[in-house]
Amino acid sequence: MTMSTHVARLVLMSPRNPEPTRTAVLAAADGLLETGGPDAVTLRAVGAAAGVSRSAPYRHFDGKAELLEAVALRTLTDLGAAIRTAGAAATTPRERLRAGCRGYIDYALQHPQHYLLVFGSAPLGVVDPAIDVAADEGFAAVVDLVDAAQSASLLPAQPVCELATVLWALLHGLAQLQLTRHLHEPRTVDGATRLDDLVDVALAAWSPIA
Amino acid sequence: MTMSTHVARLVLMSPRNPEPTRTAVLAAADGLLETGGPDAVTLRAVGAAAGVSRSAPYRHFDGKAELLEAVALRTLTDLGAAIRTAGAAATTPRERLRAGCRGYIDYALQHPQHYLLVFGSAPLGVVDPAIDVAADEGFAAVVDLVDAAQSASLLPAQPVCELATVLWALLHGLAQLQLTRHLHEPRTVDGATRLDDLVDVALAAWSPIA
DNA sequence: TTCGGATTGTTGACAGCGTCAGCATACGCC
DNA sequence: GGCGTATGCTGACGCTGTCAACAATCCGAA
Repeated sequence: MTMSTHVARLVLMSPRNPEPTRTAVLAAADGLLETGGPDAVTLRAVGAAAGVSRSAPYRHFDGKAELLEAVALRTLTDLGAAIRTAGAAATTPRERLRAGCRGYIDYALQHPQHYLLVFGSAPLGVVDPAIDVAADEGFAAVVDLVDAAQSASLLPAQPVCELATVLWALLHGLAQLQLTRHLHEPRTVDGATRLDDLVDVALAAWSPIA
Repeated sequence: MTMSTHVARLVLMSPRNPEPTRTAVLAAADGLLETGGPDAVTLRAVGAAAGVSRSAPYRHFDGKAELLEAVALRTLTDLGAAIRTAGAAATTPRERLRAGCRGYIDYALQHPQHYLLVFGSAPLGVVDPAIDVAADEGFAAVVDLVDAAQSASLLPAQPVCELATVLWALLHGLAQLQLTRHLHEPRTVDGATRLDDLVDVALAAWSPIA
């Protein structure tokens, strides 16, 4: 059985594809997280889903925490890309601001477990510098959004960095309160459509030319 | 040893104090959470800190999840009270709005682990209705804040419930991004003082009479 | 007063978890 | 051909949440 496994791995090992197990392990962790929540991400389950044993991930990651950090890094990169592509699709500055905000929230709602992995709890130890870089790039996307909106007089002329932080906090708050089920009926109505309305409420209230 | 334990328990058992172990267990979970983070909240550690055995909590809570739910309930109640007392201390409407917001953020920063327990991740199963009630009361405090501010023309005249949700999301976003260490140097400056400044930025931008 | 159920606490045990040590195999270079 | 390195596997350890079985206490009814 050991030999057959190795033969199978040999077949998968194409020359352009280095570290296929690392990729498989990461993909397995990704899938388990999204389908079963954080409790489903077990090294044993990850190994099984990736077709390897329970401790094979240790050859590619320094432990469970580092494996989850790699998942978080990819999530953060994807989130930044989601903001930019959503904003780029719009034509007018007003639509661009709205689309960027919706891109952020949509990504969070479509990847709830990944989003909560990144933003839900305090980091356990020292964070991978690459995560900081990815977070900086994501924040830069928000800064660009705010900058363009200020140029079009859609947001007040306050320091762009602070205003971007405020907007980020607002988007994060809306997304996370929704994901943790703290926004529901009598308090506010459920669903993504309603969340977009709340974004509009906030942006309209911020617009200097009310 | 068993008998001496029981004698000690008898001494502690004053007539007006029902369920002292339940209280001790809850307090132990509270302390362990705040000092050691979520990983330190072990039923064995909770039992030891409360002076009982590892499975004594099962007589008062249906399992670890329900114990943490009780901690979350108390946290949510305290948070609502913190908002109200902070707001009540202020004199002018403008100061009252600012004080309420700062009360929210200060409570979150002073009880980071408790705050993240409540708002950090999606609830595992069905939530205790008492938690919903406490969350409703906390939200009502924010609604009152917004209502009074609108009466003083400090916030635009949008539907109070939606505006309160937006403000809640903003406060939650600022607090949580700070707690999860996502706000730091080049992005924005660290510390509670800076966070209060960001609240002022947002409120000033929302103020119709800029 | 006595007795029996209900309440509350204890220990023993079990499966599942992350993690490491030790061993086996395959690859790539000399 | 031979060997170091990389990669994978199993066994084992301590820790966790949880439950079953047992003991002690309290309280209301006879």
